[in-house]
Amino acid sequence: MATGNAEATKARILEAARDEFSAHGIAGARVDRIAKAAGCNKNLLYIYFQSKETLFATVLEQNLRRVYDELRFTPDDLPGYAARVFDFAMAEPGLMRLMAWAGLEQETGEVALRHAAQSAKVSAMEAARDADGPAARFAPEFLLTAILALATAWSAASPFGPRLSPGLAAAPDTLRTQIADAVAAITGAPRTGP
Amino acid sequence: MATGNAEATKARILEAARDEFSAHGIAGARVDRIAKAAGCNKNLLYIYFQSKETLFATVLEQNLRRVYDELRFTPDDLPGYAARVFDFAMAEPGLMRLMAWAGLEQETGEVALRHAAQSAKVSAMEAARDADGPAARFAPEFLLTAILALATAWSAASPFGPRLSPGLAAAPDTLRTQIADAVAAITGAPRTGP
DNA sequence: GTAAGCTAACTAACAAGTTAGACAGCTCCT
DNA sequence: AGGAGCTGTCTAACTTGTTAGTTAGCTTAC
Repeated sequence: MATGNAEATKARILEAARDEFSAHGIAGARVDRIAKAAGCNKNLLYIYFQSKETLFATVLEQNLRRVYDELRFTPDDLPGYAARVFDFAMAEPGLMRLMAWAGLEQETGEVALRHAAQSAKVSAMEAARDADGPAARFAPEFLLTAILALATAWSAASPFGPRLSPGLAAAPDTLRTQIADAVAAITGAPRTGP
Repeated sequence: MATGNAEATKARILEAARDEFSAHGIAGARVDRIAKAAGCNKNLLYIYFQSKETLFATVLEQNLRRVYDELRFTPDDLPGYAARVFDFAMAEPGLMRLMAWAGLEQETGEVALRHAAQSAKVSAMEAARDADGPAARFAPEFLLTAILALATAWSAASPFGPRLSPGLAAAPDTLRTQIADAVAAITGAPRTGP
């Protein structure tokens, strides 16, 4: 492993760290386990990333960025957006857990990034609503949180979904359309899917 | 403190443990801190409760039981139930965090207790639906999780609510009626409140 | 020969769990 | 009455294993 390829090693560390933090959180994660899983020496973690905390922050930011990149927001098709969030949450249970840990363990984290994304979505919803006729029943801010809560209620990080009714989580197709339907019922939008 | 009052000491430990676990989770909690906050010796924790894990389990069960005791389920008034869950979640941020930690850190925890409560609610909803006319659009299991997700989306443990839009969390009355309205929209039930 | 990439071995602090025993109040024997 | 002995409650100090972070130096490519 003396083949000096720092970038590849960094990537391996980040991947291993992602798994470890996702499974155990910051306090429960073990730096030695990350190094072993990455197949490198522990000291490299401290050379490339300064500390356990910094490593977690890096992992979190990298993965949050993926969320914002991969999840297109469509203010004029909120049920479809909910369905996409649902698919993402089901496909990436590790990332969901990571975000949950971050919310519980970090007092202040990622505030800037997330607030920007939130504001952009709210503005887009306001614009879509204004173009669309009468004011909807709910404020955009409320709707956004409600949609996210619904779409992620069956993800690995939720206390309600998979743990209470594992039967439903086994039928993601049904679940996806039901979530979209529920969002349509709240927003008053017509269902767009087939 | 030589006043031999074991019950009071146990209660103090449980209270301190609740705060500590709620703030830091299992892995992040420190037994010494709990003992200090409870104003007693660390060894008493191990005499009264066998280990850190057992102490957490005890705290969790005690508090979960409170949830089931204090939150009446009304299958024929689901918006009202959602509003009550919301109030509870806002009044007990520590308990919400505790449940979130438990979900993330414990592979298997409280399964029996929670499954029983879940089944009872589902049955009650089926009975209410059968008495009420045509089959609703959503299965009771789905509705239950959806309601809980909505009602707790602004609680301290949620990654979406308070962290993204602190403005809304500051107006709990508005939030409560909006949540109840959203649940009414999903369930097709009439709003019961004024 | 030198520098980037890496490792083995180490350290200092910390944290869960344990031990040995102090101290107060009680009972029971005489 | 009064002390021996027991029991329940509690404490200070210790042990033992673990953990984040460091140091000193090896190896390979150019």
